Formats: sequence, C-alpha cells, structure tokens
Amino acid sequence: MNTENVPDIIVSRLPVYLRALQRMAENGVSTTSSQELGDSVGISAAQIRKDLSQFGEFGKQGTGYHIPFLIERLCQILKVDRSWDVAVVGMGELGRAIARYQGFANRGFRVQLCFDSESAKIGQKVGDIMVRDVKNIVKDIRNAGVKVAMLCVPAAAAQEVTDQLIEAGVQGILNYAPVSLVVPAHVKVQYIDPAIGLQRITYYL
Amino acid sequence: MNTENVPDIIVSRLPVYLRALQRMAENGVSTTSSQELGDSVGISAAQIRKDLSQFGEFGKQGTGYHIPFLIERLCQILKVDRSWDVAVVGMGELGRAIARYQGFANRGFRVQLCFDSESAKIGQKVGDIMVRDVKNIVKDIRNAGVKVAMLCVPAAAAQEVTDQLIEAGVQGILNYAPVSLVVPAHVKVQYIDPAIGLQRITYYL
DNA sequence: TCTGGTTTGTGTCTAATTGTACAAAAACAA
DNA sequence: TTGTTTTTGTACAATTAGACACAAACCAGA
Repeated sequence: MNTENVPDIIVSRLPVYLRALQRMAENGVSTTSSQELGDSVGISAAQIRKDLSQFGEFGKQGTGYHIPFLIERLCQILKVDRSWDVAVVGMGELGRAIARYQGFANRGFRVQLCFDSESAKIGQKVGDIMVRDVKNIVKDIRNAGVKVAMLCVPAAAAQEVTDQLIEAGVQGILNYAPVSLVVPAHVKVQYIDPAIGLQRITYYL
Repeated sequence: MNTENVPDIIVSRLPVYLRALQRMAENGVSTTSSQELGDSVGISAAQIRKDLSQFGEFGKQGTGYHIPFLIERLCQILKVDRSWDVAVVGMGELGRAIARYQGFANRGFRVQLCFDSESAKIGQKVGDIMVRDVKNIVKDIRNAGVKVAMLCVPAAAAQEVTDQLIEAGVQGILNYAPVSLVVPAHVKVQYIDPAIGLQRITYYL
C-alpha cells in the first residue's frame, strides 16, 4: 500500500468510483464487483481493481467489494470523511447557483463564504450566506481558514482574484472562469468550462 | 497530417489552446510561440508542438504561430467554425443559468431548445427561449436536428432522459447530473460535476 | 550577403498507462 | 469434505504518452 506516489490519473478516477458506489448504497445494494462497478462507470474491471489496490486490499475474492466499507475508505483517501469549508467568488448568475447548490453537503463540502465586487450585491444574502466585499477577501479567507475556493468571476478578473486567493492561503481552486490560471506548484486547479466540454464533443461529430 | 486517428488526450487539449489563443487575440497579440502558449496553459512547449503537428504545420521557424491563422485551423479541427444548436434539459437553477449563459455564442454554440417536466415551468421563457415539455423531447429534438445536448436534470432522471436524447439522434451530451451515463459507442459524453472537481483537489491537501 | 539568435517539426528514447492472464482466496452446493 | 464457481490482486506484456534533442527554416541587423 503505497499511498505516497499515486499517479494523478488514478486519483482523478476515484471520485467517479465513489459517486457510483454512493448511488448503489442509496439503492440499498451492499456488495458489488469490479465488473459491475466498471460497467456502471465505463471503465474496465481490471483498471478498477488496479486503481483500488494502490491504496489497500479492499475486496474479497469470490465476493467482491462491500460497498459501505469501500465508500468509507474512498472518503478517507479523498479526505472527504470530513466537511471542507469552501469560498465562492463572483455572485453572477452562475456563482449564485453554485453557492446555493444543495449537492455539496453530502459529498464533503459546505459553501461558507461568498464574495463579489459590486456594491449592489455586497451585504445581500445568497441562500443563507451574506455576500462579502471582495476587497476584504484575503483577510476574510485567512480568518476563516478556508483552503478551497470556487472561482466564478469574469475571465478578465480571474487571475487577479486567483493571486489573492493564494495569498490568503487557498490551496485548491475550482475554476469556472474560461481562462487557464497560472499558479504555484503547491496549488491545485480544476477547470470547469462548458464550452470546452462541448468542443471536445464536436470534434467527433 | 493524419487527422484520422488522433488520441483523445490530444483532442482534449485543443480547446484549451484555442481558448488561450482567442484571449491573446482579444488582447491584440498577433503572434505567439509554443513556449509562450505553453506557459499560459501550463503545458510544455514540446507537447504543444507535437499536438498541433498532428493536424498540419501551422507554425513558422524563428517566428512561431500566427494567432488568427491558428485559431481558424483549430476552429475547423474542432468543428466550431460553425454554430451548433444545443438543447438544455432541466430548467432548475443550474439549467436556467446555463441556458442564459452568454459565453457560448462566440465559441460555437447556441442554446436553441429548453425542456423541463414541471408544468409550472413549461411555456415560460428562459432568456428568449420558451421552455418545452420534456414529453415531446424526442420529436422536438429530431425536428430541430439538434445533435448536442446539456443535461441538467436530477441524477435520478438522467439516464432515462439520456436514452430519449439518443433516440432523438443526439450524439454528444454535456452531463451536469452527478451520475455516470451508459451510452452506445457512437455517443460522446463529457462530465461536469463540481463535487468531483473538489474531491480531486482535496486528495492533495 | 552573412551571421547570430529564434523557433518549429520530428526522430528517438524513456516513462507511464493499460490490457491480459492466472494463482490464490472465498463462497456455496452436494 | 470435495468440487465448482466467482472474483480479487498482481505479474508480465503491450501500448501509449511524454521528454529530450537537434537539424532545418526563418528573421533581423550589420
């Protein structure tokens, strides 16, 4: 069990496995096999067994995997056996939808801070969270000890806000702005850009 | 120039290059190098040269790449030298935000059809598009000849709607629902799930 | 025209990733 | 108990992706 140096590509598949397992658990299933799990996520059974074996021996020959146990271990591995406070920057239509999204709570995340630069929005509530002035973003995020942020500002502001987030101690950014961000090595960025997703599709049409 | 059998992983990077180049063009820059482009997207210069060389010789030694020309070729390759009509299914908060999002137009896409199952929403307008009854989704999509859809329905409904989309002739789906979809080989799916993005981050914290 | 400085496209090598196959472990039925 | 079936974890092989290096092409300036 070498949990030290696991390739990114394996790590990136784990949340997909976890999501599928949680769905099975909701449906009252208590056991699955690498074959069944693989079919449901579109990955080969051997791949799944190999990925999981990076972290331990979670299955049993002849039986497969006990779903609640595997969910627990994956949550530990992904560090979502706790709840992470997350900041959302940019209260445009998208930012507000994300800040209010109910799907984070049971997957390890809680939106705790919201920021915008427009005075008309500052002080208003989004869901049950008050929108703060982005001017105070470094101080506020540092005080709250928040390590993860979602970036929903216009492309032109994204890099500047990113630099402030990093100054405030943020180590992971989920970036909805349609720009590549330049960040130091210790900061992880994940990108969400629907147009890029669509362009990856149209190539094949 | 073997445009036939290009690895997925190369194709998946092209939209990122395109986005960066369009940003440079907006800023009035007319030329760039693989080094500069690589720095801006966080990919090695050699990688970018090799990726692009799959499709032709777009650069010039000593000079680099002419941005408007490279943008044009990438748009052709990704087939966004035209505008694709897209359907959005599910007019929840997220679906409405996506249907109204202004960022698609200049990247090759136009939201043309919106669907929901709630009678309270059917007939109402989202942006300037009327929400249609998901009951007629197969007929409506087929009539419109739409080939690409964005799926913003609850997880429990996602597979069922997917099957209908495919029946209607859809060949590409951008899936916002937090489930893996099972689709035939000729259909391309891209996934957008913020919780998965966040979990890919927390592993490293 | 010639020289020095850039930058591409690609051949070669290395590393990373995936596929294949099977022994070992477990469950179950007779 | 014994034999059959299932399924894991992993060794090995095959494939794929990425890093490196450099000749060839081009520009700019003298």
